[in-house]
Amino acid sequence: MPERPLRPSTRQAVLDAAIDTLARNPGASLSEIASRAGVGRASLHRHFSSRGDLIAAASQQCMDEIDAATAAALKDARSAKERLSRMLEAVIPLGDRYHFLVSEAVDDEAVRKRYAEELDWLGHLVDDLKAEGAIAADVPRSWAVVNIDAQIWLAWSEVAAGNLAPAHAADLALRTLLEGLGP
Amino acid sequence: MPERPLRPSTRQAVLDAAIDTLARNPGASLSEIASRAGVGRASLHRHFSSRGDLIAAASQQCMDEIDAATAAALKDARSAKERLSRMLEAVIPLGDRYHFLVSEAVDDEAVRKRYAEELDWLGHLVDDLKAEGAIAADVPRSWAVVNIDAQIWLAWSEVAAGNLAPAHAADLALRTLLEGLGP
DNA sequence: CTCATATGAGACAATATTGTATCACAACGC
DNA sequence: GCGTTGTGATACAATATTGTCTCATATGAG
Repeated sequence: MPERPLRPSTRQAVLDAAIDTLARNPGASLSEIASRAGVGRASLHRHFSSRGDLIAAASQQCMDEIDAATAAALKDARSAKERLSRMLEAVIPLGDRYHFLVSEAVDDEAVRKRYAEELDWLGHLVDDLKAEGAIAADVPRSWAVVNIDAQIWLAWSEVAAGNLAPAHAADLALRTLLEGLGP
Repeated sequence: MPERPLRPSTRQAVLDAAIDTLARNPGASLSEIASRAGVGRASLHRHFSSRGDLIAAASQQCMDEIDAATAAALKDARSAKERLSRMLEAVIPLGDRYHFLVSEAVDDEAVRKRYAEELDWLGHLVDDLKAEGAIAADVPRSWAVVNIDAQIWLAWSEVAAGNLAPAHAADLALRTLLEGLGP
């Protein structure tokens, strides 16, 4: 039996608190995370044996959320351009949680592998966009990938800063990408 | 007399090591920094009384470098578009040092103020670009500012990763900005 | 009600980091 | 040569974090 949670709500509260806290301050202590979760530090250790365990689990949860949001948004997309558009709208609201992955140097093998798969998926989207003519042929694949990644983060952070409305930010990100990388 | 360095070379070695090390790992210990500088930890403390001191000094040095590079590049720029282009070429090679400022939460007042001035300068550049018609009027100022910031970092990181040649990266960043934010 | 389970609070040792102090040594100017 | 100055090595106390443990308590199932 692969580690059943003792009381699901506590575990979940700790995970959420970890993601929120570590996104703001990657060096946050476990006490701080437990506090924010409204949980004793001992309870945190009952669910996650070590700091690394917690970070790995939080990373997995982030990617679960991203996958779920993306999959739902991609169901009725007909073109690669439409997939990009829907993906941006779905993922930008998760920007804060997503960013957590970037700031934490993950040493967990499973997490690293899965993260590579996410980037790979983005790479294939770029390939499709180029085949469709939405992205110019002379734009390097890696440049397009990191730009999509960056625009997601920028859009979220502008929303979080109160500078833009969520829908406006998604529009701007899409426009910047399509015009900036387009033919 | 405002704090004359004991032996300039050691102080400089520590500063450089601090910038390099903290850019990679914001939580790096002073031992690690001293080691990388080829200096004893005691000597580090002779030049910088506390961790905060070192970080503040390193931040100031980063901004000195950026200012120097930018000023030199801007001398013979006639249009705002040309200023953007020259600024990108000048600053992208400093990307790693620049990024250090973002990752470290600076609590030093002077550093914070100076950083705000840098952002302000970027804001004025954006205003000029819009007046020139290089950036569309309906693109929010803050969106343009954070995008310029982001493209600098992206370009450097792609160069550092070995994916792009420096000149190519600067071209791509400029193109992405002008096309992506243009009318 | 009774009992098992999850929890919070706190004590605890182990460890890492930070800042200070001391000592011996090398480099340098005089 | 001689003394000053900067340095490395080391020891040191203070502090923070981590992971483990115990005990009293609350919650929920039966």
